[in-house]
Amino acid sequence: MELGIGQVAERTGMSVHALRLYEREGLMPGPVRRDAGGRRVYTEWDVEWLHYCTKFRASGMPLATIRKFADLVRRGPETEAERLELLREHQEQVVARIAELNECLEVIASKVRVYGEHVARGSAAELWSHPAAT
Amino acid sequence: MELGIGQVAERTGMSVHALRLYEREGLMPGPVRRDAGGRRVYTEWDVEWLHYCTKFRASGMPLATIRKFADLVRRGPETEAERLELLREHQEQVVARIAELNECLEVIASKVRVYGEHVARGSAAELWSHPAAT
DNA sequence: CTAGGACCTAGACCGGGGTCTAGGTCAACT
DNA sequence: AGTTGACCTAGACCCCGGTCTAGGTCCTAG
Repeated sequence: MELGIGQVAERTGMSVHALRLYEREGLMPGPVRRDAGGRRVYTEWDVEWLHYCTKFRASGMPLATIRKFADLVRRGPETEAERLELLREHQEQVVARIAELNECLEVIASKVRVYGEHVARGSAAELWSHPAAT
Repeated sequence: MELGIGQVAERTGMSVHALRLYEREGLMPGPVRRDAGGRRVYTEWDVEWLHYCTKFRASGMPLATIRKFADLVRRGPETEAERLELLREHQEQVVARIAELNECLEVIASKVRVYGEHVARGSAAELWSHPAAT
């Protein structure tokens, strides 16, 4: 199954611009094939790769890291241990990020609780008013 | 307790540049007080505010939203319901973001698992090699 | 023949969130 | 008096990750 860039854009949710960018920036393991007219021809495999890329991006992996990963894939099977390494590292970062968000969430939730009670009770005390206003 | 900008930077983990930026951009509810020489004088209250700001930022709230919140605080106690609204919205977004990260994490974890087993077994099949390489 | 649509490249532009520089003021030590 | 160090403003700069434009090619349908 071969797809044009527009179809890939639809399937992956990326823009055609972004797809071209990814290729230019070396984020595809190997340059995308072209037809006689110079147009990109994507395979299922490419689409799968892009699918993973979007997950990587959505989880905060910078393009530079995706590029590294793509380089490893390009360099063949002997780099598999390194790829594993890279993925593990990212995995840890995501876990850490989730933990961070959960901490923030507690802080936010506590403010929400306080504001909630307060507003429900029809504002007796002013909470978090600027001191200059009092 | 009154603090200079440098001390606030230390206590909040922000840079002095960032602190000035936040003020310029209207992220403080009201301009920071100044001493005779025009230097910023922060109160405990300001520091607490900044503490919340860093949590908001760390959880992905854009500066524009912090500005909105600051505006509400500036406008006094009658905006408390709106503030609650804003916080609740952000809270939801954080929850959603965590969910998204968890989804990504599953995908990543599955790749890690596959690579892990694979590498452990000493690469029999090549997984995720670029088709052009075979 | 012409128009439309999908594609191409190179490169400009954008928004977010800072960070840093230049040039200056002020207060305190030595 | 001189130097240091913390601070001030205005504005330039930077990185990231795209997005958009200009100008061109190619194919297909009317």
